[in-house]
Amino acid sequence: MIKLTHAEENYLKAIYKLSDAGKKGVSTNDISAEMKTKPASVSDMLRKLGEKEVIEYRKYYGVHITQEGKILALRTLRKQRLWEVFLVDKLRFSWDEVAEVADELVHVQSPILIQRLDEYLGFPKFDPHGDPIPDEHGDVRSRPRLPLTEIELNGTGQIVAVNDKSAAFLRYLDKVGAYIGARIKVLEKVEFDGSVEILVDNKKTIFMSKDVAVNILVML
Amino acid sequence: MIKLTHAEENYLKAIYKLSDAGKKGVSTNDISAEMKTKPASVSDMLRKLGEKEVIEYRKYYGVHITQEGKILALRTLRKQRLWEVFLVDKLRFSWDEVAEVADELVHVQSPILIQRLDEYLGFPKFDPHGDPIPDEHGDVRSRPRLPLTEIELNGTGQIVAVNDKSAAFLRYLDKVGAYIGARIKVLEKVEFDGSVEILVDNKKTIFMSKDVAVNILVML
DNA sequence: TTAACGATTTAGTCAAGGCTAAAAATATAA
DNA sequence: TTATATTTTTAGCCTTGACTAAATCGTTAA
Repeated sequence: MIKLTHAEENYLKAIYKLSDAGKKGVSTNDISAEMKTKPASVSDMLRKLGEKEVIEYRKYYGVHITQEGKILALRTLRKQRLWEVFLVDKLRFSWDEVAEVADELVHVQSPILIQRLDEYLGFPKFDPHGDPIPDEHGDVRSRPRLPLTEIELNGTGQIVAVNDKSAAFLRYLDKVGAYIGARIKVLEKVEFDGSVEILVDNKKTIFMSKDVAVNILVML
Repeated sequence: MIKLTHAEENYLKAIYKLSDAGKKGVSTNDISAEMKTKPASVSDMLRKLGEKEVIEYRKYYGVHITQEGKILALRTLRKQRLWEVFLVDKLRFSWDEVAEVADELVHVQSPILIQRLDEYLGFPKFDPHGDPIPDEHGDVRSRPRLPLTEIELNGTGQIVAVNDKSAAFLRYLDKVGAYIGARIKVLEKVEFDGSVEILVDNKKTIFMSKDVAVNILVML
């Protein structure tokens, strides 16, 4: 059984999140930025994770996560996202407040705790940011989703997730009235700067820059 | 503002719990036993806690907790006991399962989390073992209570807490049917070995050794 | 094809928190 | 009072996970 320290668990989660496309390895610098540590510290950690065989590490060429590593990363994400649901649904946290606290809660070691929490929350499938919660086997039921910028003019859909989970971004969305589950229609697309105007729930129009729109994910 | 590491927080909690009577200082060996670390490690930690002025440390003479330290220790106990209530009341943990998990949860740093948790749990005053939960100011509303061995023959009362929180002891109590809140009457006291026979809720009699009885606390 | 730049790794340091072994202080018994 | 036993502390070492500075690798531009 592979045991990870808290720091290793954090790094592995970051690597998993960064290995989206999956082709090229994840770079040391990217991990450094994501983890807010120095590249030198990352190199050291990659060596350790490589020894534990949760990643494949070729010096100077970035890393790939292994099957074993993926299972562990998904387990971590499951814990984290369940705690986020708990904080929002039960303790009335707003979705921009949950990240730090969930980052700490995720390290509590107790399989039974997570199982009971899942049950207590009613087996949620998505967290407050719309990200899917892996089940106990690591299976993820993901929804097809597109950045808002990709929706065609007059196209409709439903906001299902966000890319950027920073408190600043989420508070901005709260302020303008965009939220997970909102039904939207694209009223205008400005070719020049990529900004869009959308109608939310058939009653409110929001104008947003491209920078905002690419971070909003929509299901058709 | 005094900041404590996780280890320091654990030690301070242990010292607080051990400084019951308060007269003599708490010994290095006692702390070592409670924390399951070596005395040498304790000495080192006491030096650190002394520097942070949460304890008064005179080499070779044990330690006393300071006013500042007491506040921090009570804050820790508040967190720990609230989490224990959560685990038992909401996640259906049994009272012998909560200790380890709560020990980890207690280190999550978020005042708002604890405040919300308290509210969510309905501002409980006692944890699943009957220990009082300090309020946000560190005030403890304690109940007068006596070991079951001190109750006179034919005396009655109510079980309100336990001294021993080991899983083995708590499971034993579950098995024989003793629980927090049970109304009891002392039917017999054996002078020879200190064992007692009690009537629980006017329907079940339990015979228990002195070792068990001293760990059961009763309110008259 | 080589020079230079950026990315990455290595080497050495630090703090936290544990350990063992040995020294020192206190407590106890002769 | 002195010798022994117990408790506590010191000294030195280990691991984890961070850091800085310096060296090295890979890539790109001349």
